[in-house]
Amino acid sequence: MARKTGSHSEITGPKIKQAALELFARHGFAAVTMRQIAARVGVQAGAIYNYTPDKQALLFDLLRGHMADLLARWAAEQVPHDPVAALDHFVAFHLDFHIQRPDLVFISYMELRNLTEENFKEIEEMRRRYEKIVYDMIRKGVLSGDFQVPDAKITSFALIAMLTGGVDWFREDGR
Amino acid sequence: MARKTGSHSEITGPKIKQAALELFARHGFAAVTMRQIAARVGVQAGAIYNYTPDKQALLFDLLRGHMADLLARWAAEQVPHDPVAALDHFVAFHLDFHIQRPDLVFISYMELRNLTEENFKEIEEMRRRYEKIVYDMIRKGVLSGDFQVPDAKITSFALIAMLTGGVDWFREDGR
DNA sequence: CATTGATCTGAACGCTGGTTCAGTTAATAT
DNA sequence: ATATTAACTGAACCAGCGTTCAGATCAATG
Repeated sequence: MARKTGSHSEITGPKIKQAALELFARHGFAAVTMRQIAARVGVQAGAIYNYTPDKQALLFDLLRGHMADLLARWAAEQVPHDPVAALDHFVAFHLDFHIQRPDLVFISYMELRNLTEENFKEIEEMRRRYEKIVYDMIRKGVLSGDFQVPDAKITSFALIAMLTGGVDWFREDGR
Repeated sequence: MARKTGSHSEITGPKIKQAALELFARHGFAAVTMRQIAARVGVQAGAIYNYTPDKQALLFDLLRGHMADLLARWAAEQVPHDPVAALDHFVAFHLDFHIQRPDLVFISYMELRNLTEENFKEIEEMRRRYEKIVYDMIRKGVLSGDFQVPDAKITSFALIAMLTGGVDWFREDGR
């Protein structure tokens, strides 16, 4: 063994992910070249392949990491037992989480179609897990009589769509 | 002259536009190949260049046509004089127009960044014209005392964003 | 029937993309 | 000092891209 494990590796690796994220968000996955990513990191294109098997994995890791982070952070939350307070808590959590990661939210919406079929399935499965959280919360509230909605499943989709969509037209001015 | 002007031309031309629209919407501009478009029309790639100078123009024409159609149709509308009724009329018009063209709305939002700089400017100029319509309507309502909003410009942006965003999570089910 | 010209084919062109890899560099260990 | 090896370079490979164009096709004309 020579060179302390990860003297550069632990710098270049994250830098590549960050560069890919920014470029994918700005120009779109298909329009970004490996050489552009490399140039932004200050390295040659070949060096990227020390950190990722291919371009597809670069995108997939970003999206999967984003979803995994989302699920893990919610799992770590202290959720109130009261259905109304619980949903309130969720809304605050969801907005806070998404507003802090505009680029990841953006490519998670825009670049889904550039995923391999099996990679897409995996991301979708994670999104379904997240939607199920909301669905369970709403259903619990319906059973307890706190909520009155015609269809808990559709209501949960609509809620997430509204919240996530809202992040878009939220800037540092009027609203 | 031989062959009645536009025996195939007036068939193939629109077919190419339609194929490009569908493929751009599904896979994204950068990920779509001229050969894919040609195959969908049932023609070789070279034939496309009888109808468009290049791939960029294919995208640009779709977006410009969409905006031109939007502006022209609004210009042809009979708008009430009362500010409240006028805004009502606009909302109905806007929703109706956009719901009938999901693919065009989609690529008009997603593929703006794949336009040439000068092409982008032209589309943006048209969008500004559309936003000005709303702005003028709101300002008129403010002057007449029918509306009370802090900033007519921001309010108009927010209105359009809400309406257009709403088209996304509107499907043939619950809402 | 021969001509014309709009329409399309099929093959090619240059170029750029993702990816690979032999070889260089340099930080550590012995 | 020397050996070791993680990290990177630089050049190449090849498939596929957008685009071009000489020639084939064929419906209408004269």
